[in-house]
Amino acid sequence: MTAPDATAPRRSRRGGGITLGDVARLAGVSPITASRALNTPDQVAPDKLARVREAVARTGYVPNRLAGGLASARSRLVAAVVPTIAGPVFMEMVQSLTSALADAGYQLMLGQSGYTESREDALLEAIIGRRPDGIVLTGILHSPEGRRRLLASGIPVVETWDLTPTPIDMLVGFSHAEAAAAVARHLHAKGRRRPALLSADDERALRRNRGFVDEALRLGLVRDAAEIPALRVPAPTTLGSGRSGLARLLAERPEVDAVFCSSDMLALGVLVEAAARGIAVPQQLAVVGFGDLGFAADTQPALSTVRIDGTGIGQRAARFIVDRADGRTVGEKIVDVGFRVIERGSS
Amino acid sequence: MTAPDATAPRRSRRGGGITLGDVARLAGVSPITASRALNTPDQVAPDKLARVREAVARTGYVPNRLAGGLASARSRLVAAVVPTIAGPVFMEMVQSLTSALADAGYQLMLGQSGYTESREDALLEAIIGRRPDGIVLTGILHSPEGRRRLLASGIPVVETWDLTPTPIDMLVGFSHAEAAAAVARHLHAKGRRRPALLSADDERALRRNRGFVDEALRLGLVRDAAEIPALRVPAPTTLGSGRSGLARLLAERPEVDAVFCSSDMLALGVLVEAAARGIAVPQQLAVVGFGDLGFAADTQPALSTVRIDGTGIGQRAARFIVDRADGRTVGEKIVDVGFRVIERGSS
DNA sequence: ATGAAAGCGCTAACAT
DNA sequence: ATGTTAGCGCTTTCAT
Repeated sequence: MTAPDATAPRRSRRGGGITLGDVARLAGVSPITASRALNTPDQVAPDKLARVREAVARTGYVPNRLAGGLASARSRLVAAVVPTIAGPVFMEMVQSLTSALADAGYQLMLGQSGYTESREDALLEAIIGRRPDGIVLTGILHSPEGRRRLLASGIPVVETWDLTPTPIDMLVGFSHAEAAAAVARHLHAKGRRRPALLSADDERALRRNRGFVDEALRLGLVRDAAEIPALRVPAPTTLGSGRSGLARLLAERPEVDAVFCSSDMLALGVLVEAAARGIAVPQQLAVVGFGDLGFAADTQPALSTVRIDGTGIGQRAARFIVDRADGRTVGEKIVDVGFRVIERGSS
Repeated sequence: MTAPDATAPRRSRRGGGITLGDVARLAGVSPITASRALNTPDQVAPDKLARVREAVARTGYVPNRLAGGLASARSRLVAAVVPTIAGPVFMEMVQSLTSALADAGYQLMLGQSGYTESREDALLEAIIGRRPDGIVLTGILHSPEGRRRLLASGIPVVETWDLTPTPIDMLVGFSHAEAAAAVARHLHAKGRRRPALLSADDERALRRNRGFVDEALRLGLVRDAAEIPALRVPAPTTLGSGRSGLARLLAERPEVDAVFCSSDMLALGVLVEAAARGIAVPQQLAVVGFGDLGFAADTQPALSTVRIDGTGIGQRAARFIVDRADGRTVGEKIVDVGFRVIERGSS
């Protein structure tokens, strides 16, 4: 029988898992050599490399990235904050972020900021505590306290889906005002003279509304902003609120001949309601959505909309963060990915 | 001038951030007391507690959870794996998981398994390396190698969206076959005698198809499984594939009087195509979807569908993991959340 | 190319 | 209620 080592003062806290040390012992090398075999294989002699790899395979060893992150101050974790996961709008970006980061060996942590500032602050603290190598924000950070903490944390930040001259750090977005103005010009060119706005009550949608109205004024479409009826529905937008929205809009202003919706879902609702009422689209009513979701091209009639390159935004954001983590200096910190007005049957 | 401490052998590697030690020094207590003040405040005397809290506020200290996780073997990280973020189907579950976990002080890591096994294995390794306190899987894990690694890791696993007698660990799901059988009974009760299936080619959708056909045979609706036309479209399903799917279905079998779709998006496409062709729904054609997405209640006509409680699944899964992490024993490890056939205008 | 030593920032275990 | 000590598993720094 083996006596317990008298020099061992107390029971070990070890989790029971296989560690780098176990692998090293099995391979007959020092832990640091095993570490190098995994991280920088070309700094290790071929025979030792092979032995380490075999030991890894035999034990099923999976490196503990918590420990690695602590030691190297690189967590290989990136946090993304979205207002809500429920909306399909940001999904394309989240999807491409996830893939692009996974390809570079990073993992995505997802957080929902919701709508209250207190939740936003709590979320930010939870995120910063994990020491991610980067944070991707969708839209503007509301709380000034949050902004300050982020800045103080020193973690690279990419804001997205918007353009501002004063980003916290890096920025990948587009101008909502310009996108809406382009839609206004499009509808004007199609001969529409009585446009209406149907939008969610979120900040960016309202900014688009203003952009639309400003351009309408400039075009001489209307003399006064008040001439453009604008109905706001609560976010997130649904097909149902699109239907009831059109109904309410027409009840007040039956002369409306075009509707610019703040989302494709809303626009789909308008399409459905128009069909139910026997209103011909686009003859009697032009409809334009926003987002170019998967279904937009296949509605009846096909939905005109504004395409935002969510995939591109995700890829640029990932690149920004990976570059920064690798110590490369990022040249231009602001990227305008633009937008495209897609003309289809509905206008 | 202060001479550098001769006993200091080398420059520190410290990241420059504020640490618990700094806070403790400022508060005039030992590090462990500061730790307790933050984690178990009622084990600390009120005056010291106040001093620690003030030091935290003054410095803007945010605990390093990487270090905490390493020391305590609890990362407070939970990983969720979805086939793809793009589909709206799992979003409800992911959303509720995120919230429920955030409330319990956990953070969600999101991974996309995609469709290839190699990606699945790589993802699993990335996840296990982070030593999460739990892993939530949507659907079945394909790779047997992956299953083995998960088991070996000892991390609590919750499989979801499905029922199997042999889960890896815990399970929150429902029977796809039974759900489809219920739809078959519903259509039969409505007098439909020529049903068709329009489905994605994913594993669970095909299981529903089989459940539907089996029940149809049992009901005497058909004599032979081949009598039920079944069209498969590639996942993810879209409105467009719903439209073209109905077109192809009718081209081959004009006598079809009901379509059971594997997703609401597909069903919406069927609705749109039917409207475009002047086919009356539900008079000439009954349509049933799956998922009860946000828009289902508001289509024209309102879409009959199968409601799955994604929020409930997320909450149960979160509970399972948090309970396990807190050392509570989980009683019944398999939860059947069931489903509900929602009858609306389209059938 | 390889290794020894010393942490990274925190908490569990053992005192008092 | 508070402190001391010794790690958690890895990587950095420095030396060979």
